[in-house]
Amino acid sequence: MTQSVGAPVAGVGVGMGNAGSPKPDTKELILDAAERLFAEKSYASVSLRELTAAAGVNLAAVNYHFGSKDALLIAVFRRGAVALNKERARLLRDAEERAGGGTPPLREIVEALVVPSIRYSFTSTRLALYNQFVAFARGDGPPEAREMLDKDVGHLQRFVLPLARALPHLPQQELYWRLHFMMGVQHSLYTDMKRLETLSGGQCHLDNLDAVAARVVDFVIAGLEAPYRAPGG
Amino acid sequence: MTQSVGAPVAGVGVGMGNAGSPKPDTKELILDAAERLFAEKSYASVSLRELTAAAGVNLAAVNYHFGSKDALLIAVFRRGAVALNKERARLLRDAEERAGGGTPPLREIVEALVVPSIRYSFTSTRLALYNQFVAFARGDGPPEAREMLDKDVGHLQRFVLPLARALPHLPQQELYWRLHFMMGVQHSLYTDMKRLETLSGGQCHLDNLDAVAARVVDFVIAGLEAPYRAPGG
DNA sequence: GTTAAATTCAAACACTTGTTTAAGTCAATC
DNA sequence: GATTGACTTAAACAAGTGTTTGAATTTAAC
Repeated sequence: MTQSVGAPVAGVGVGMGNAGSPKPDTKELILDAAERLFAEKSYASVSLRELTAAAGVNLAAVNYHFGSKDALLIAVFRRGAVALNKERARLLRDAEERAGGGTPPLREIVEALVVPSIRYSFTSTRLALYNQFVAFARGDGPPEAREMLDKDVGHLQRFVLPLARALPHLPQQELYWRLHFMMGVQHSLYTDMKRLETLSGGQCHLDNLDAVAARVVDFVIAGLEAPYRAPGG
Repeated sequence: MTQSVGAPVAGVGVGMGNAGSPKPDTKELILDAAERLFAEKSYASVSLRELTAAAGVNLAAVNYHFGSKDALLIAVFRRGAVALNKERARLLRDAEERAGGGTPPLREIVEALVVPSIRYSFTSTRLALYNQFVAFARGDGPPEAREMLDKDVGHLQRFVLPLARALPHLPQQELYWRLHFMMGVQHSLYTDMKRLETLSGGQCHLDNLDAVAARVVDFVIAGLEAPYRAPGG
């Protein structure tokens, strides 16, 4: 708010479209390091000195390019959420086109929702900070963080109607619950893999993407298709 | 390590069994406040000044009674984990006795595992710090924290054999995965309820314990019983 | 009622935190 | 080649951190 000189703070750059990467951009170096460290440790426990050292940039670079540590966290989360939701939307659209205006098979809807995040859990730690971001947004975080979470729910909303059509035996309220459980299952892939590894004595890892995706989808579809029992019945 | 006077640090008290609570014990006041604040915000973002103020005790009380802030977090997690695992073990034992040495019904095994944590998600925020504790233990946390997580997995191991007997169509590796997914579903009850509420437009809450438990158990049982497809088949 | 231990308290400690500043560097423009 | 603006740098800043101290107070035992 008391910025004196022309710092970008949250701008998109001066004009260069940033296509290709001719040299390691400081901004992205910071985002990458932050994504990794915030996920491995936690937002509050990673100092800007540790973070900038890991990124190989100067301490002041974070405040210069993002404005504050809080704004950096939001930027990290935004970058991940945008990429994830874009891929989910694309897969869902493809499935709907294949169905020719009709209702896509349940399996394809579920895959559109869970496969992108499974893919990310193989290639990056991007998603592991979701829970931390939730805590941050609901705690001392700025309102902008809360709005981002709401927007994320909005993208999820896109899946409600297709799911409802594919699961006509479920009242809408029950559908919301089961969609929520479904998200919980895929969360288990990047919040707790260490537990699965020790539980299984090292038998189970994130090794084969297709195999893991099939496991998740089979489990989730069975849960979604479970017969509905009216409460108190 | 350089303790000069006789501070308890991690002792169980001088001899009074602490049965009943004649007056608010400082130690438990701290544990209660820490449990709530660590879960709502995060371990690293809650200062001891904020915490002790919320608990209504002196700043130095944490270091006097627990030794350090890290040791306090461990104590909080231990208290919750012990209570939870004790109740789970009791329910499983009851189910096994009802089965008279045979294999209890799948539903009762699942209920023994998930109902206690669902109950806690109604009455306290105790479990919401699980993910945070995992991050802490795997990050800068002391080895004692890691051992606690391993012990927690040990209690989970207790359920593997009964589940395997109730689900004879599953290879053991697949069983581990599905048990892991099952934990993910119940995690969704205390890490992300806000998302479910906004997603459903306020229709879904944690209102009725039995109804929620039934939903979770139905979903999970269907997932566990899903037919097994050999990978690549 | 005295003694001794356990606990509480306010104050200070050494240190780290996120942030800011002002001088410096570098590349491009005219 | 001077000028402008974007960016980097090292140093400093004020505020907050977990922890320690030593005296005051409470508690229990004899």
